[in-house]
Amino acid sequence: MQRAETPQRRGPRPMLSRDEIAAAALDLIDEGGVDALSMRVLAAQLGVATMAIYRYFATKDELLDAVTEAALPGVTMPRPHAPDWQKELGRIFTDLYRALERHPGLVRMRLEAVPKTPRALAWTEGVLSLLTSALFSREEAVGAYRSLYTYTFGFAAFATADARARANVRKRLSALPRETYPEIVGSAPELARTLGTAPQFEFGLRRLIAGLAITQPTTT
Amino acid sequence: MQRAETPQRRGPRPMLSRDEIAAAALDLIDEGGVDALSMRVLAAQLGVATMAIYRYFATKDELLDAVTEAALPGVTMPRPHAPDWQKELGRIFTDLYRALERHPGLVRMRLEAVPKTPRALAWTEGVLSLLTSALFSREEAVGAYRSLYTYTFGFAAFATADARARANVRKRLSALPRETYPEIVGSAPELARTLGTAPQFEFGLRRLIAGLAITQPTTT
DNA sequence: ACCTGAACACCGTTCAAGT
DNA sequence: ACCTGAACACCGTTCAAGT
Repeated sequence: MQRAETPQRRGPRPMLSRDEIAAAALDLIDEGGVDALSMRVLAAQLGVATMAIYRYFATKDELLDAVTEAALPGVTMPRPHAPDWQKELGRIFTDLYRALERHPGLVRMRLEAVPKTPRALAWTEGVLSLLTSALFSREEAVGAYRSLYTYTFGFAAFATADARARANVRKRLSALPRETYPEIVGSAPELARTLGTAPQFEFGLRRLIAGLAITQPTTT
Repeated sequence: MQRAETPQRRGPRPMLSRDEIAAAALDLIDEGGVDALSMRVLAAQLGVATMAIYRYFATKDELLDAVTEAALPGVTMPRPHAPDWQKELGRIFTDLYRALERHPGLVRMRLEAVPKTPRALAWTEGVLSLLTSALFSREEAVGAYRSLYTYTFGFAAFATADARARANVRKRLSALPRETYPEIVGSAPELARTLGTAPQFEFGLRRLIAGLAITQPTTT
């Protein structure tokens, strides 16, 4: 076997790489939200001219694809033959949610994007396999997948991770006239709390999975 | 009783109104998506200088609030004492989804916004009332509300109403290597179809409601 | 009171140029 | 091969001015 040649480059080595750029972009989004990422600001952050980035990414959209991948490194793969499929569904979607939760700005930016990286495809393949082998028809398996996916990304997009922002919501709701909105005013703490935390995500996830389990091969 | 004076204005009557501006903005969003609405383009559409709009809305964000209200005129109010609460939930959230479905660009733009108009608050009040009177604890009622709300807006944000766009998704998924992704390739038509239609929304909604119904006053 | 026009501080991206 | 700088066609919003 021949040893792969290390290419002997002449000129100076590149100042940038795709990974480095994507990581810096993710930092900007996490810190300042959707609007904090501009090609100009990103370039300045990297100490480089704006157009240098375009050597690595043809458009901002292509950059965001890379950022999305960088943001989800640790999501665990589904085990299609897990003994308890409901438990397995709970595990993998909770895991996905935990990863999304860390990057709310990105989730809002990329909501409509259908995943297309190999890892994302493998993940989808695994979930579908789990669902079809768990007594579902193909129709039902895909419907279940779409419901779970929608709920997870929807929750992540809505989530208000910042405790101070949640406190503001609570205050605003509590200040409403109690006679007109007794339920809202009475539930203001819960309404604010449910905007945020992973336990709240799991509340709905568990119930959705339970509902998927009971309405199975019914004929229409 | 004294007759209210009709104010005798001298100068020409205003060329614009809040409603007229909001309606034009909604048209732009519906036709061209999130990015199609700019203050400049909107003003041109109305045949007026850009800054004329700022006489009616202090910022673009304030304009979007008005647009959101204009977009949801026909959403039916919940009946808190409906005989069958599961059926009632299905009815009102399907109704909400149908309204959202018509304006996907707007949904994506305003995902994080917590409703604050009187009509939106009354709607929330009604749903909470329905849920608390239907055997739920306050905790559970609010958790159920949040789950349903998340699912509905999430689905609307993901929805690909355009049939041609769905056809593209199907084609892309079908073109994947069948050996590596048998489930995805085999389910490509269903995966594309579930991106779109109201029946698919109702598939998950029914199951979520069923799950909410069975996991009731469990301790813990 | 209502509308206009110029200006400021931003965008993403193209293009020609430098080394 | 990799980076730069100027330029183009856009943004939202401020400010001073017109009638």
